[in-house]
Amino acid sequence: MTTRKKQIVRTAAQLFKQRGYSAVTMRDLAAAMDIKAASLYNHISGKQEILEQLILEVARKFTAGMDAVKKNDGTAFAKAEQLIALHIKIAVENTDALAVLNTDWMHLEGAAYEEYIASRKKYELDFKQILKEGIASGEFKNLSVETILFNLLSTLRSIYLWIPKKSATEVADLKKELPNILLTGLRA
Amino acid sequence: MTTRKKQIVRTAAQLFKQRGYSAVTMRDLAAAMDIKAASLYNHISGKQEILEQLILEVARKFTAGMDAVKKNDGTAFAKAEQLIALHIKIAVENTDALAVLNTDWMHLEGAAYEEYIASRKKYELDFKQILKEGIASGEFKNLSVETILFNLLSTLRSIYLWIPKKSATEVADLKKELPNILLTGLRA
DNA sequence: GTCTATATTTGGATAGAC
DNA sequence: GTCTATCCAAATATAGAC
Repeated sequence: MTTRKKQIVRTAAQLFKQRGYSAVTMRDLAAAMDIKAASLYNHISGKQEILEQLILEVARKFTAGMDAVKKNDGTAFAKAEQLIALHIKIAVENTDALAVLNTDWMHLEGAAYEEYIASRKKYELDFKQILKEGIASGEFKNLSVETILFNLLSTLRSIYLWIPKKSATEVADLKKELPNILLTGLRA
Repeated sequence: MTTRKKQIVRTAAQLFKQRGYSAVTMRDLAAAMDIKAASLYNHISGKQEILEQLILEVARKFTAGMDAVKKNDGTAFAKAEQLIALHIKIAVENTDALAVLNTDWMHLEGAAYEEYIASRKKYELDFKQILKEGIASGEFKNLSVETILFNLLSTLRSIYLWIPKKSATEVADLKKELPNILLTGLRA
């Protein structure tokens, strides 16, 4: 990816985050970069390509992160802690793209849509497997895996909303406190 | 509001929930109701009015619910439980409209936008006040109020995503388990 | 209350000059 | 790599007949 294309994708992420994919026009995007809309097409094939770049790159980071956690031979509890850290790390480093993934994934088309749906499904299955291991080993309370996952992912998926409003110290606080807040009630 | 107008708003809520306000056209909405787009304008002034109806009605339910909870003279813990119940109740009874509030509030214009922003700000302030009371009374651990509220609202704001996939029994489980899951780690 | 017809604007995208 | 000019499709909304 050329540096100019990266600039376009990064600028688009900011706009998509604020107003959503459908409400941002190619003219808006061009204006934000101080060029004309037609010039964008020298670097990208269209609006849809920008969405794919943004969402699939982040989705693949989640997949890679989950694979790394699974390879660990630590306890289920340690794996859960690592997944919380993974979500915070991605939210800090890719705030805008993560916002787009969370709110505009349904506007992906064709193969990109299929890839996103499959990767999300696999991620949730892997996460549930870790929770089941923790219940089987007696680390976690025997609660409904569905309900636990709902609660964990609800918070983890919202981190990107919280990050940009906060200072570096507050983000450091979150890194320290969030595992306790999310996992304490879960511990057997 | 006439019954026909209610039908339009309810149908719009379903479509807006699936694809977002900006991606749904008046033609889409008309087609979903088996009429022509022009016919919609006999009942509503435009697309924006539909969005206002949907979002402000739900926002006012949250405001009314919070006011009722504040008038109670129970413990802070009991108030927190009541707010969790309020979120579940609204999510069950207004799933689609709540989805629209959560994802498309930024497309409100003028006075409707101002009303929404003000009501959300007041709601969060009231919620924080209750958490502070609970810390002061020794009911809650002395954690950062911001972080606690982030965690609680992250989960509460996601309930609408979970509800439509679940059976009545699973929703009943959620009503029973969620206060424990969210408040156990918080208790002093 | 719904229709057809249409005005008007806007959006994604391309052609070709510089 | 960016521009001007432009095409074409789609979108909101109105007018007026039935």
